[in-house]
Amino acid sequence: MLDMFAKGGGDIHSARMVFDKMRDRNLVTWTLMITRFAQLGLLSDAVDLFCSMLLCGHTPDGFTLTSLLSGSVDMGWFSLGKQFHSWVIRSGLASDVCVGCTLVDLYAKCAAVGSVENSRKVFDSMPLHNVMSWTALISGYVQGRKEQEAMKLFCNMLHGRVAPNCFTFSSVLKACATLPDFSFGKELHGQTIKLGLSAINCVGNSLINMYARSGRTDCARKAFDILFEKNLISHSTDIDANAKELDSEESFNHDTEHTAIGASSFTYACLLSGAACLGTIGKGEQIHALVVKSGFGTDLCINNALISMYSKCGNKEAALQVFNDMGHRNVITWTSIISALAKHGFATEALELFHEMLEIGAKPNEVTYIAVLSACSHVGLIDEAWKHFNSMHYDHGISPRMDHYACMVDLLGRSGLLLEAVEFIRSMPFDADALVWRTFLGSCRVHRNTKLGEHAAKMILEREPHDPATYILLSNLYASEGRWDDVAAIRKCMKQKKMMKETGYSWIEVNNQMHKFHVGDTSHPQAKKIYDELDELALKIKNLGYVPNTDFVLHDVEDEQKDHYLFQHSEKIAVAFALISTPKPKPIRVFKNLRVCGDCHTAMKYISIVSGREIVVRDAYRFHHMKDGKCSCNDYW
DNA sequence: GTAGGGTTAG
Repeated sequence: MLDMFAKGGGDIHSARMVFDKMRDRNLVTWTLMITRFAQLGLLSDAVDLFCSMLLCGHTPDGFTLTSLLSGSVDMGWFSLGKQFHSWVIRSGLASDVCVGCTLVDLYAKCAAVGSVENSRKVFDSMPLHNVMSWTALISGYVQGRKEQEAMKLFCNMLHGRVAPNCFTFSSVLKACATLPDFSFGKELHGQTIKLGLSAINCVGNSLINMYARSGRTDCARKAFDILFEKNLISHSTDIDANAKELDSEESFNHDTEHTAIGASSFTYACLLSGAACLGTIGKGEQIHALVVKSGFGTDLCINNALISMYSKCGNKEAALQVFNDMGHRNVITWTSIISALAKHGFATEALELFHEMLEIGAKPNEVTYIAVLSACSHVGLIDEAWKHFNSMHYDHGISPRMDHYACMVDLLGRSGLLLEAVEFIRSMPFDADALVWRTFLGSCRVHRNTKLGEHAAKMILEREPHDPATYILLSNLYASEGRWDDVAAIRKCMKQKKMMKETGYSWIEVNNQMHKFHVGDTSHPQAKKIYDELDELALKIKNLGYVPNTDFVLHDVEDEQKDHYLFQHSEKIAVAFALISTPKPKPIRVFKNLRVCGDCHTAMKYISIVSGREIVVRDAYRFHHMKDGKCSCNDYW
């Protein structure tokens, strides 16, 4: 009866009333009540009950502790989870398999209390491993961005003859999405099809995510269609049967609410984030239409994903539209829109929204502050940034993390206060990591301070000896000073160490098709026409006063030839291609995987005049809206 | 009566 109340519709209060009236309560009664409270996220009540239970002289068992631990994990109350861990050790429950698994999960999920290593310790101390403990540990490594390690564990798991289930595949596929070698992901996809798991929501979503993020939108779409079809059959027996055959302990939770009408909201969120990554606004809009048609138009997660999709695809207005139409918002919503505005160069608006957010009583989190600080950094609002940096701790109890310090270093460095930035790094309460120094090195490049740049590079290489980005930044710094011997030395060193640098490329969507260009690319069917257009553009903008800035050519060649190299940059090629293949009032949206080059930035401003077109460039750092010879970044970037 | 996954924020 107690469980009926507790489970049926989650009427925990009726359950509590029954519980309070009971004369005889045994261990199961207490545990049942604690479990239900913990599952509903009412953790304080669960803990209260736990205390009362102890006072009544009952000794909790593995079930009780598993429920409390899992509740702590779900709520993110890791310090509480840690206290229960001590309790587990003291009461000799550490050998309980369920408790062990949950502990592995606890430490896998909390970066603050420890790291994956703590999860590993618990894992190693267990005499036997099952799907659960393996999966929990693997997911910890995936979350900690140690994908290689996760894949190794997965192999060990198979060696140990433990069969993976849909949760395992879900985690491992996520790891595959980031691996350079794609064959592993394909292989796993095959496995999930064989096992009949590919159409189960969590696996299907990971597959979609993996394909979408690596640019294989066709495969993503196929995986999506299969998922969609299968889910329409809702609770089809064959899925369950296959799943049960694989692991008889399993029963899969289909979310009934959503399966009846199609894919779950997460599926759409996956697809949207894939579209956002690629910057394909055409696909993004299609998914948006699908979302509305499937009745997910008011889903919070999806709307958040929509904001970020539109923003990342260069359409700030559409992002704002979604934001304004939302009836219900959470921190992620606010953070998304703030960072969207910041990236598009509308820092004042971003900060206004932040104040609005505080006024209505929404609580910012650490990511919100990253968005706020980066908004300040994008326009050089130093005092404002200091104000927020100090207030995040005092007013909201959020202590600045490494990322926040990196934001401040970026802000100081970018605005030319290099010495202040170094001083700030020295004053940090913990040792600056490679990210912080890399940020600083970037500033040294902008302000051409070779001495400080060399120091920064040294610091980075002490921490991450094989970071190609550092070598590239340093070599660019030398190149801009004409120190070609040093450039050559670095290149040689990189070659010896077999370090790969990500090559720069730009892409653009025309008539729902993606076109990708590398430096000096002549592989496009219309290459001849594109280069003719480039020549013409070069003449026109030089007449308007454009002077090529050869600092950005990183080869040791004569000046005249340098001009020539500049006009082969992938972003210029993409713009020229857009000009000859799209009609006039349409804005041109170019995407680049690295930072846009300074000379291209200048040239594009002139091109926006001679062509009368708006050019939007998304690079690895931010957006540039160029119109009538001006850029939304005000040349501060 | 216990446990694991997918998404959105930098």
